[in-house]
Amino acid sequence: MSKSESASPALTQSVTRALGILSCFTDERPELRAGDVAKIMNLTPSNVSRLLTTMVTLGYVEKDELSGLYRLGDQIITLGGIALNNSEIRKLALPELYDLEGRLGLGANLAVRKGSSMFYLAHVDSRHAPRMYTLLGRTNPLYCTGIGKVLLAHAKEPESDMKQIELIGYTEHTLTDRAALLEELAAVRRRGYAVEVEELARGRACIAAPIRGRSGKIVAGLSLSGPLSDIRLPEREGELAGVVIEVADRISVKLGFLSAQA
Amino acid sequence: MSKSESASPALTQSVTRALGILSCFTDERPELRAGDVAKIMNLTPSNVSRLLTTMVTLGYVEKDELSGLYRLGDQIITLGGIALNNSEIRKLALPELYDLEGRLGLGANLAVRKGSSMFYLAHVDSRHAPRMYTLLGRTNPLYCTGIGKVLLAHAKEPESDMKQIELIGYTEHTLTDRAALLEELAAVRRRGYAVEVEELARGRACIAAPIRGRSGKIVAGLSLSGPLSDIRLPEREGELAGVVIEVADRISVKLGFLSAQA
DNA sequence: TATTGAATTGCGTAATGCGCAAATAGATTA
DNA sequence: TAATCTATTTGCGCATTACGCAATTCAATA
Repeated sequence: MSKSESASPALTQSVTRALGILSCFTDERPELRAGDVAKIMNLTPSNVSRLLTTMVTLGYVEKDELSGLYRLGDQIITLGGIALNNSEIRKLALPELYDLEGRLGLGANLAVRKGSSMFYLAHVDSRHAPRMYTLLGRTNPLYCTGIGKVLLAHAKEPESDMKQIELIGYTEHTLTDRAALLEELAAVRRRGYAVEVEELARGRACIAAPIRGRSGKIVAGLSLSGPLSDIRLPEREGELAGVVIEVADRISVKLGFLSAQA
Repeated sequence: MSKSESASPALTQSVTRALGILSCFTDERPELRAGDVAKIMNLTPSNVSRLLTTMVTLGYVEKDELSGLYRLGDQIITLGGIALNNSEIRKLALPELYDLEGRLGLGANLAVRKGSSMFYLAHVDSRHAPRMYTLLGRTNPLYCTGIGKVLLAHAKEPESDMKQIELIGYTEHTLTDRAALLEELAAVRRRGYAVEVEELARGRACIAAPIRGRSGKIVAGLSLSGPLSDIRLPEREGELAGVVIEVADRISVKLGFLSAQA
């Protein structure tokens, strides 16, 4: 092979490729033709065909025989559940999320950072405004979500992190200006919580606070979210911020953080 | 290689092995040492080490550097979410599950068959008695859950299916006698719904009905579940059965089943 | 510090998975 | 209905890749 895979040493090639194929499936494009995969991955059709066949046999991928489209299989759902249930943070935070929803009737969410994004480890839907899809596992940008801003603000190097990230405008309220975002992150650090109003999706808002692990490092974020009409910012900002912080701190303690904060 | 992998032709060996390794992680044993994996999979330690390293690099597996234990990684959670959100049945059923929980205050669950088990595609927790773990993706036996009994009862060949399955007693109420189980399945077919009382877990019960796809084939099951004190069988059996069947039928219609049932 | 046990890396081999090209299946149009 | 075109899957031989062995490193325990 002339063009190297730009892979680190000692990685198993076919496994790298197969798992790469799995990662081609996204919320936006959850069903793919074999040819699409070959294009995306820069592999030969024959190779893709064999890898897909292997994964179908093992239940990691499904083939719709009618349309010929491939999608993620049952085994992925099962493993996702196992991974989720094994999460310590999730386990400790979940009761608190239920409690939050019960007290306020707002959606309660827990997310952690993953590279230049974040993804949800738990969420409890608001009774009034349940979403009709799972957030679980969903990756969202850092710069335009409440939890994301919290995680970014307290990162080791927020500025250099930010440089890696392209600031896409999802709505007219998305902060796409780096200077403005930096200022916002400073405000998040100062206040101890983040607010997000219609920066990712029209009509929705959230308010988020950091969760710390034993070492004091921020390991996750907690947020309350819902339609604007429920969150009602800025009137309720103080009230809601107080609650999220209180509960986030409680989770931090459960994780072993000795609350003697600075 | 002397001992064949007993694999069908044209499967990529290293991928088969890598995905096999992923499937070693279960709810019961969510964290494994490299050596354990080697034992379970009958592979050499060096091979396992390299496959695990590959999967760690790609985010499918995590290694706890402190304990040396491996567990499923973030990428699995993300893919699980994508797979879940892509499920047509889930999408159509979820609003109905919320509706059920709202009306009755009981947990509402949707599950499909997978081999000789079933797994959950959706669930809405009861406000009163939320579970503190996700059912999503969890595999449960067919013969001692409400939905499972529904799926088994209406399988093409329930009897031969049953022969494959070992009947383990989870509680003293689990049906471990094949004749008794067959009779129970006949009753499920006759009544059009299944009841399960403490057959899988002490103190819990559920009542389930089948969901049919366009072709009339049963593609999933719907259940109401909760602690015995909420379900209160047999007094509420008629009431709850009526509701599950009604809602299951509604979901069937959404799936394209033309309700002219036999 | 010595000793055990597990996990990882080096290395040569041959089995494995790859790409090419042919064949098949499926879709679209004449 | 037949014919053409596209997309996916199989056959095959070569070379790469990934395998197992063995040495090494690392960690835990005595």
